[in-house]
Amino acid sequence: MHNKPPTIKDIAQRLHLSISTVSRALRNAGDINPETKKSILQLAEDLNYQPNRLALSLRQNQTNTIGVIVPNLDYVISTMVKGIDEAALEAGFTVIVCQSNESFGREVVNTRRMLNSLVDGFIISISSETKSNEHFKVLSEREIPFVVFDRVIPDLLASSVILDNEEGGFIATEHLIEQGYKKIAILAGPQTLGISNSRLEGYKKALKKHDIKYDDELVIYCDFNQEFAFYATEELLSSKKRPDAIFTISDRMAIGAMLAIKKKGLKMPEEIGLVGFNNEPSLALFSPSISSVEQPSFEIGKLAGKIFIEQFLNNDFSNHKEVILKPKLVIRESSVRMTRKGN
Amino acid sequence: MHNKPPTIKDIAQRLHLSISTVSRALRNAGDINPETKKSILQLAEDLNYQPNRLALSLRQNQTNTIGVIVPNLDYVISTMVKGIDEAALEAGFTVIVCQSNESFGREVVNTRRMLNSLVDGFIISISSETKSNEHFKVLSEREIPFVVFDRVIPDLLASSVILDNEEGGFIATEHLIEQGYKKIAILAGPQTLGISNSRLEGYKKALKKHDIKYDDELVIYCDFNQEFAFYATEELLSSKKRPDAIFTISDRMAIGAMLAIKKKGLKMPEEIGLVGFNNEPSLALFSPSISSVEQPSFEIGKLAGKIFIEQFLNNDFSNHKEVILKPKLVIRESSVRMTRKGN
DNA sequence: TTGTAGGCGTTATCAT
DNA sequence: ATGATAACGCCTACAA
Repeated sequence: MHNKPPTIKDIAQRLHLSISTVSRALRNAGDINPETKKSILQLAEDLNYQPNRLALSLRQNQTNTIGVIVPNLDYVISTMVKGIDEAALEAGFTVIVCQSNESFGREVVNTRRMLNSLVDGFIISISSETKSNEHFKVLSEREIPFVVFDRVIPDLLASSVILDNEEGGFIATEHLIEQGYKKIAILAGPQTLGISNSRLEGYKKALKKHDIKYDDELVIYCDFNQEFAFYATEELLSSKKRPDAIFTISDRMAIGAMLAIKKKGLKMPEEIGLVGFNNEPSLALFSPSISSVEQPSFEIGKLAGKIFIEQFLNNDFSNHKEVILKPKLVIRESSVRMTRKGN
Repeated sequence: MHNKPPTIKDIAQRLHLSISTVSRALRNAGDINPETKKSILQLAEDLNYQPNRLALSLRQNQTNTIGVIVPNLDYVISTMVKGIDEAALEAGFTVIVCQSNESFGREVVNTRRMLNSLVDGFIISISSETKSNEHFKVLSEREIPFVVFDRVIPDLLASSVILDNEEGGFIATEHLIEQGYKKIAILAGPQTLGISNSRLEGYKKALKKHDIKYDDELVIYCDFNQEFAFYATEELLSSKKRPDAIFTISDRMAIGAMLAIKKKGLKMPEEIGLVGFNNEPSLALFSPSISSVEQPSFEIGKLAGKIFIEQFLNNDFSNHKEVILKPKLVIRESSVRMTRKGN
């Protein structure tokens, strides 16, 4: 059995004081004799006293804990979570992460469980499979505060922190156009997801700006994974409409595309250009190194955390903030042709 | 403000019963009139009553929550965590994951915070930077139960679930030897880590069995990352002792090695063989596909979870179980020479 | 079969 | 400046 951790009661008894005095001393609240205070603090220190968070939470009806719900923990999302973590730590909050990837059911179960007096609110990024909002609507009804980030939930009123995904699609595509690529394909992710569509919109916008006509045979919707991208690219490359550049809306997909390109024996960037999305660190190491759209993942998470905490402390979740951060293109070998104009 | 969730008190008042009766009905404990019980259950259902876990935990001095402490959440570890998750879910436990990667300080902070009445115990895999056991020794002193997995803590008495890392090193190396490779290098990870040393031991054992003399110039200790492996391999390949095969103790490192090999223009597997460790899914997609030692990550996690829960429920942490699971070699193109003997 | 009362560790209100 | 007491939501002797 555990050696029970010390409580204020223990301290009070040892010092022949009442628990309320001890409590006050520990939180330096109210008037208190400096002498007594000193002795209390000393003993607390010696006993390595830590307030019991359970009791605190029960008493204050507040856990100082944020439930974070994410679809998975890939590079981007785990970076965002680290941002949330930092914001939370600074404000004395704890973060509970719940990854519900495969199972929608588990998402529901976990949300409920956390809801059940374990967290003060949520910071949420929905999973790509999640179609129903029901389990989150409960939050609104019970007036549980939450903030959404990265992948936002349609119809759900809450503050949000997201990337300007359209801009991301735009700068990637325009860069390829400026490098002289004419037939630019896009691996566009699952059609159900907002971020997919926004990035695709940016792609279209760039084409339009540069008077390139949009061809939907160059648009491939596919799952967010390397394997799928590999096969999709193989198919693209053997089709009549073979593109001379590919923009993939994730780096995993870019790697899949690159493998297919290499297998086909095409030279990159000469014969085909490639730009990914997320700027995972390993991209710099590939040969050729891969260009990618970088998003401020950490900041997105940190901002989401800050907004949550701010609104929570002010108890004001009616003013929905909408923060949109800008992406940045990181240009590497995979998309820069050696031939410079006018050289 | 929240619509406060219903409590047994609410139910009791509505039904003109005492809270203890309601409590009993809800947990079907003790004798109780079927009629009353039915009405209670009905109302609880209607109100969507959920017991307040905080109050429960405070009362029972037990949170039904396991704190999981991991160095990071890479492919292997996050798979293990999923295993823990499953074991926990089956037994009605909740898992709190705390990733303390970069900062040793945060590991300490988080451990303390969780300890502080948020968890019943821990399941731990130490970080590679962690040298001191102090913050875990506290656990022993306070008799907080914990189980270690994957990367175990020296000197710390607890049940453990690990991979037979030596066996992993052995089968990878022996496979390369059987494929006719003569000068096999090993990228061996950080020297401080037990798993590194065990895999290296296996490597040595295989060499010895096949009468190949051990050459410590072929042993490179390095960080667990792709970049470092890339540079280490570049160096190996330009040295006089250029190896004809490389065994890396992680897949990230294998990918780094492969990039260096490709850059150097060496043919794989003809001129140089490669075997990784962990069997991440993407390995199958590379060209050539990469052989790797597979470990039953999910099972390791699930077993760790089961053992924790079993020992916790029996309140018996004095019998330390030590489970060692076997790895399996997955052979792909990177290590199989086309030239078959006697063909 | 049902109700009463005390307690888990803490804070807050009201006395003293 | 300090102490007694009620309350947060729940469980559990013990009493009725």
